[in-house]
This record gives sequence, structure tokens and C-alpha cells, in this order.
Amino acid sequence: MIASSIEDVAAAANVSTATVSRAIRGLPRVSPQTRARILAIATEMGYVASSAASGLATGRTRTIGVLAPYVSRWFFSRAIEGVDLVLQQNQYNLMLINLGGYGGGRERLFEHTMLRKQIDALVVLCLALLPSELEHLHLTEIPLIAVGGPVKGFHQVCIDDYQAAKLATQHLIELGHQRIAQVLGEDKNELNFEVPKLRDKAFEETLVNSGLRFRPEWEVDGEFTVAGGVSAARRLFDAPGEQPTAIFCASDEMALGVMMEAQRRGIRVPQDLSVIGIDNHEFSAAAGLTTVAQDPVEQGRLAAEMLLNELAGKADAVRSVAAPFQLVKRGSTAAPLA
Amino acid sequence: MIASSIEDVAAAANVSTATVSRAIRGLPRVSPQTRARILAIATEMGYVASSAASGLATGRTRTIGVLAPYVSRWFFSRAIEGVDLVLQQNQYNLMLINLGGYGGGRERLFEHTMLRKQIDALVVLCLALLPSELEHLHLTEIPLIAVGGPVKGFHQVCIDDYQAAKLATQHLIELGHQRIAQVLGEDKNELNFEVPKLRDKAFEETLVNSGLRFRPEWEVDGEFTVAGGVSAARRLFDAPGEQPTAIFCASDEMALGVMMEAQRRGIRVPQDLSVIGIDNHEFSAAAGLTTVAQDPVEQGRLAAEMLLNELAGKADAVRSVAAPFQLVKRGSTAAPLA
DNA sequence: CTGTTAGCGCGTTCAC
DNA sequence: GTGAACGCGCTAACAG
Repeated sequence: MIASSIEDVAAAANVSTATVSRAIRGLPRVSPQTRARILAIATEMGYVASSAASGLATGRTRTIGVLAPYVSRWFFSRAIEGVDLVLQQNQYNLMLINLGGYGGGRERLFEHTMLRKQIDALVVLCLALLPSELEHLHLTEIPLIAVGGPVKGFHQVCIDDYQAAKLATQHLIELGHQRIAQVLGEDKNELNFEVPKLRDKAFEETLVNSGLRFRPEWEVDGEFTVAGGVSAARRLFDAPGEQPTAIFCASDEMALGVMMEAQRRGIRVPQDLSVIGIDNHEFSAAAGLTTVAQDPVEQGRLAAEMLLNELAGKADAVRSVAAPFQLVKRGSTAAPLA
Repeated sequence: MIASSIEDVAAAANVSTATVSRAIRGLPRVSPQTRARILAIATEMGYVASSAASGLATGRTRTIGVLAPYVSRWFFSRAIEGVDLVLQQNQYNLMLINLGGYGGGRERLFEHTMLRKQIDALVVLCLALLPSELEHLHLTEIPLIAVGGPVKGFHQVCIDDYQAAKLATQHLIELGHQRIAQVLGEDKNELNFEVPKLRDKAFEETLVNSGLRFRPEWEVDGEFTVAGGVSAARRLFDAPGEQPTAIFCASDEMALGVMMEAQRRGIRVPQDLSVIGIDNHEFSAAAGLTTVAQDPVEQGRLAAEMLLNELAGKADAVRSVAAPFQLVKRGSTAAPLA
């Protein structure tokens, strides 16, 4: 009852396979009656077209690839969900290509998986690609788009990271903070991208433009993780001499780590220390973290829609779009006591 | 240079397509010299077999499906990474089937996507499936396995949730707590599974078996999220009368929410309140949360390995396996003050 | 409106 | 060790 092919259906309905194909795919040139009859029979037989066969015939897989540096981090998993939302609505499949677990064979991934015509389009989640990889991708000539960060030669959906970081920094400055430290995320394993640099640059320039002193010793790496935020906070708190009254963190996960470490030491947030992040991570509201919010679900959704439009034949459907962001004030920031 | 088919390679190498096929797939009956020559030419031409065509011919897709209720929650995203690890090592693709975003058309997912012979095997991440869905899945006759929770009629890789919850509860009791509340996760949108029930049952029975009183009013829902944990904590803290000295949370995310709310109210953890969770979420170490740890990456990896073994022809490769768990003591639990 | 006929690109007998 | 030929299941172009 399950393993039926289009021929079985055609035979059962006394029509040709071509008619079955047309009827099922909703193409014209089939009388309403025959269509109804075929559909009924197909349903009853549990017939579903083989994707391999139709893929071979059409050259389309109805599958979109999502290339991610990690899947278990907030931004990426949410962006994946956003892409998925659109794909499901359009009966497309989602092939997850995770670079995080890749042990050395990363290049093979591009030369094989990517090229096997297994996907009709690709979403690249903020990821720095090697020149050879970019070349491979462009050779496939499938629609491409980047989400969450710029990729050279790609259209992109992402916030203006410079402006976002500037907004966060300015919030601290406007509250009256003068001694502001930064926890940033550095590019460890080459999976990373330009976003950290932009946020870093914005922080420094905003500080200086406001007449404040930029202190290199108050710039520590948090690796974009909670654990990294904790250890970054330790380094700051353990340093001798003057302490910052506020910390700008390049991501909420790091900011949450900073808050946890502060709490452990009895440093009160926001009385003794203001903390601000970027992202609006799921945990941030609960933790009362002030942040510059962005919405990866929406970004993923938008990107997927553009790709599908492009696949549907709309010219230049894939464009670069600036995603919105906004300051969300919560309890972790306040004017400095002194 | 990219869009080459096996015929192009065959022509360039002056051999038949059959020989190219054998050479590339490492089959015998090809002289070392010809094989080397063919491989060189294929590489140079950037040839990669079309997955649709080979899929049609072999009936195999080299793709494994992962059916998940959500992708952006800790357990699921980590389990996906675990599965992915094994698939990448074996040149398999991962098709992500997310039920979370599914707006009503859930059944169609099963009748179409699942059945289109698009995947060679399926991993179900702790998810309650409807009888009709189970039927569909079994009809496909592909290897199946459940991870993280029992699915009727499936082999499974998961911890013994009863024992894990019992361990957590006992830890609190052994510390001397007598007034213990529970934050559990209820089955809201039918995406859920039996795990919450098991943990709940273990908590109650352990309490009673230790001669402690079980108070229904101290059992509140936290929806398995941080935000849910926060609001559960509020309900507990706002209730008049006696307060619990410890709270058992059925997941770390809820426990973290409880800790955040406690902190906001000046309730000291662990002096005034002990909190324990289950999972060992990425944030738990940073937050100092005592928990019963489990490892979804490992569970996913194990499940994927069994599936691939089964696909490789090993009989009964897919079995049920009890995953390990252990108590990880951190700062959030201590003996009650009084 | 419907049927016939070619492929889509590869794997796989079988002969050689 | 190698090649020719068929078939996987479906779609597309053309006939009717």
C-alpha cells in the first residue's frame, strides 16, 4: 500500500502516468473529474512521488541548505527556525550543514555535499568562508544568501552591527558611565566572521568620540559564550586598580556570564555595575539584562522567502536587507552610584 | 568544469561509465592504473555524482532525518549536533524536520515528506507521536530510533528519567530538606512526551518514600523554559504561608529561571533556598546550578551510529540503550539553615 | 483534455 | 578487468 509508483496509480485510474503527474502536481490540462479520481486513488494507495526521481527529471530538489557554524547557539538555532518556518509553508525541505562538528574535512563538505545538486539554494549563517569555498559555492550557481553577518560577495540579511554596538555603548554613556569595559568575542576557530570586529570598533569609536578614555586592559575576550563571559568578568574583577562601572558585552550570552560572576562576588547589578549585551537572548528577559535586541527568526524567515522567490523565477528577489534592532532597557543598567 | 556527468568523465578517460562508477566508489574489478587515472580526471573536472540519480538507482539517499519538537532548546540542538557528528564522518546528510514551527499541517509532513523516500533512517527527538504518525513511520520500513525519551514501539537512547529525578530529589532530602517544592514541565502543545511525567512521578514517590509530605500546592508548571521557571518561582514565592527550603526543577532551564527570580527578591541561594535541576545545560556551570547531568550530544551520536550500522546491514544494530546521568554538585544546593 | 515517448544520470547485471 | 544495455520513477515535449 505504500511502495507504489506512479505507474500503479496510473493503472488503477486507467490513465497515463503523465496525467497522474499533472493531476497530482496541480497542473492544468486535466479535467476536474479525472483529477479528483486520480487524487482519490493516489491518496488511498498512499502514493507519494519519489523525490529522487522527480529531482532527476526536474533538476530541482525542493531542499534548501542551511550552513551554520554551530547549531546549539541562540542566534543560529533561532535563525534556523526562521528559515524552517518558510520552508515548511512551501513544502521545501531543510538540509542542515553544520560546520561546527567538522573535523578537518571541511573542504570535502564543499566539494561534495554542496555540489551534488542536493540543494536548490543555500543560507549561510554568519560564517567566514574561505576563498576556495566561496568559489565553489558560486560555481554551483544556486541562489545564495547570508544571514547574521556579511559574507563577501553575498547578499545578506543582518543588523548593522556597528550601529547596534554604538547604541549599546551610548546607552551606558548617557547614563553617566565614564569607566566602561568591553567583553568581546574573538575569532577563534575561523568559524567566525566580521561581526565581532564591527562591534568592537563601534565600541571604541563611540567611547573616544564621547571624550572617554579607551583602555585596552578593559577589553577582554568572552568567546561569545556564557563560560567565556564568566572568565572575562573574573579577569576584569581580579585586575588591580580602578574598576569599571559598566561593561558592554558583544553578546547577551557573555553578558549573562558577567552578571553571574558579578552576583557570585556580591557585586550588585546595576548599583555597582551596569551590564549591557546585544541579541535579546531567550534568557535575557528572565535575567533582567538590558540589551540591543535583534530577531534571528525574522532574519531567517526573510532570507528564506527571498530565496524561494528567486527560485520561483522572480528576478533579483534576493537582495541585501538591514534587519531592525532596538534598545531594550531592563534592570541591568543604571546610572553609576558615584 | 562543474556541471559534468559521469559520461563526461568516462569520455575523458576513454572508459565506460560503468568503470568510472566502479572506480569512484572504490569497488573492485578496476585495475589500479585505470582507477588512478579516472580519479585524477574526475577530481580535475570537479565531478560529483548526482545524488538524485544515484538515489534513484540505488534506492538510498544517504540522508538521515532528524525529527525534533524544537531546534532552539538545549537538549534538542545538542542532540542534533551529536547526530550530525556521526553523519558527517560517514558522508551522510542531515535533514532537519522541525515540528515546532508546524502550523497545523503536521500530518501532511508525515504523509509527504517522510514518505517520499527522502531519508534512509529517522531519529525522533523525544516527541510524542500520534498513532497515525507512528503507523506512517513504520510503513516506511526505514530504521527508526528515539532519543531523549521513549516513543512507543521505538528503540531508544535516553536516560532513565525516573532514576534521574529520584537522584535529584534524594540529594535534597539527604541535605536535610523537608519542605521541597517542584517545578515541572507540563504537556502543553502535544509536542511533548512522557519524560515530564516520569520525573514528576519520581519526585512524588521519592518524597513520600522518605516520609516527607507531598504538597500539591508546591507543584507548579514551568513549561520547560526559563521564563516558565521565573513565573513558577513567583507563584511559589507569592503564596502565603510556609515557604519551601528547596525546589526540584525538572529541567535546568526552569531551575535557572527560579534562581533568577530568587535573586531578584533577595532570596539567597543556597542559604535560603536550594535549587536543583536536570540536564546540565550549558549555562548551569556558569550559574553554579547543581544538577543531574546528561549528555544529549552523546545520545545523538550513539543513535546515529546504530542507525548507520543498521543501514550497513548489521542485524539488530538498533537497540535500546540507557544513557548515563550523574549528580553534579555545585553551589545552588546546601543544607537548610533552620 | 489525454497519451506516447524520450530522456534525467547513475548503478548494475550480464557478456566479453 | 572492462563495456553495453537496461532500469530506477518521474517530468517534459509533442501528438493526438
